[in-house]
Amino acid sequence: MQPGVREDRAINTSTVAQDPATLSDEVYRSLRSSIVKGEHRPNARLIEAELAERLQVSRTPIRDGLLRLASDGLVLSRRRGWVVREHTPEEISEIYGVRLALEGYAARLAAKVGDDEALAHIASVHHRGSDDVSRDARERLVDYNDLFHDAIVEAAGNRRLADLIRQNREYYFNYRIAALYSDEEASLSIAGHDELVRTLLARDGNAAEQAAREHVGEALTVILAKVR
Amino acid sequence: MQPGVREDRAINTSTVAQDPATLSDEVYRSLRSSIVKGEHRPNARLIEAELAERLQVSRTPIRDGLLRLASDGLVLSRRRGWVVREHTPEEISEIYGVRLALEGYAARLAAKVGDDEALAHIASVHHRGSDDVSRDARERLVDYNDLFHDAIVEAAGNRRLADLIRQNREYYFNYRIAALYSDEEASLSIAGHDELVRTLLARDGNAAEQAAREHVGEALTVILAKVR
DNA sequence: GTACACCAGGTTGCATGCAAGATTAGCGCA
DNA sequence: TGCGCTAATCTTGCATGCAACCTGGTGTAC
Repeated sequence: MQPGVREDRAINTSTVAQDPATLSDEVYRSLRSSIVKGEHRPNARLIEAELAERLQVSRTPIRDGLLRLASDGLVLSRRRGWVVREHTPEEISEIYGVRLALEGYAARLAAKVGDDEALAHIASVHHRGSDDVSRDARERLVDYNDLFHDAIVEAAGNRRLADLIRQNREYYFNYRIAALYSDEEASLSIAGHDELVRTLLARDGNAAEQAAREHVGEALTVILAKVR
Repeated sequence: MQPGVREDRAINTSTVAQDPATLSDEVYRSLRSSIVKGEHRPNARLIEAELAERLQVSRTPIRDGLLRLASDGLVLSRRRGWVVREHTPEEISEIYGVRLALEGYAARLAAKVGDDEALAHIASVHHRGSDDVSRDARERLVDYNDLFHDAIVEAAGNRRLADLIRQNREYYFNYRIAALYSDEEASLSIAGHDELVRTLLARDGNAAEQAAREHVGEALTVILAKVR
């Protein structure tokens, strides 16, 4: 392939390209998605040349993407060779600790400063989503969960907080993990959302933070049980 | 310069190199330090070729370093050209919101699960540091502040939380900002640490989280007043 | 049979070349 | 004099080549 010549590539470019999306950008999203969906399993080696071949780009954008993934903590650059990061139960607990702090605070903010419209949107997402999920595939659960937490974070109105939460979300609730949820556990999780929505609509910041923290704590318990 | 041949470079390699530190790594630290210390001012353009010339490396490790800095949020890749990120008062408030959530939670954890030794270490850092600072240069304030908050985060025992807090610290309290502090404001900040240490030693998690949040809130007030 | 050294293959770190696109400056025209 | 258009320059995005280093395997000595 000639430098500078844009051609069709084996990368899914369906994601909304904000700027003139670079190849590095697309590789980053593509790899992240592969990892989160479990196509690259933890501890799997990632060979730059192999990925370059598969995605039909040179090693440069692959390297850029891997560097960003390493910043996110999704891959690891061992002495020589990229590896999909495996998380020990301790690390999972730590990740959930961070999530607890961030999402708890986001819930508090949403209750305090979210406008009525934003709060109504949260409730609406919750009701639509929780119906869907209870009778549908596990994959939907992730999408609903993302939408729900996005709505809260949106209402909180702190963009940086939103970025951090979103960046971290892939760790603690992705497709790979969702597949492990039983129906009862999914229902329990949704029940936690119920309580959270209630406190938000009541605009009780303390209670909302508390509810969010408990919700996260319960999720951690479920996941730790699966991991062992 | 020949590929693969290691020579002396214009990069400060005094930092403890953990692994066989790569050039990219060194460039990253060097650039970050320059930005945080104000040698590259906000909105300044960063030219890859120029940096490569100055640090006596090729553009590749420069690009790697810039990518990592972009992940951290310290630089920005506009359409064509890297720029040191400038933060609006709104963004500063947002950053402090995140800090509030993270450091508050770290304080709560430290009070709850920190072992006696770790808590004693916090108190010791505080007493030594706060003496030093009150009669010494502003630059020391940053170093003391870092040590103090590191000690708390250490006691909290969550490595990921620690990484996030450290990664974000450069935004909200770096050398550039510290230079703006008056003596009174520095003292006020230290007074906030006093209260925090008290609650930690009392092992009162709620109070510690509360104290940390108030401390962060006060810092935000000071800084917003400076920025305007 | 075990341990050590050496050799070959694989994979990355870094340097560099090229072209596209952005930026800037200069020029002509209103 | 001000504004828009065009050409030249600047800067990056990407591809690619090379050498070092890591890894794994084989052979030899004890």
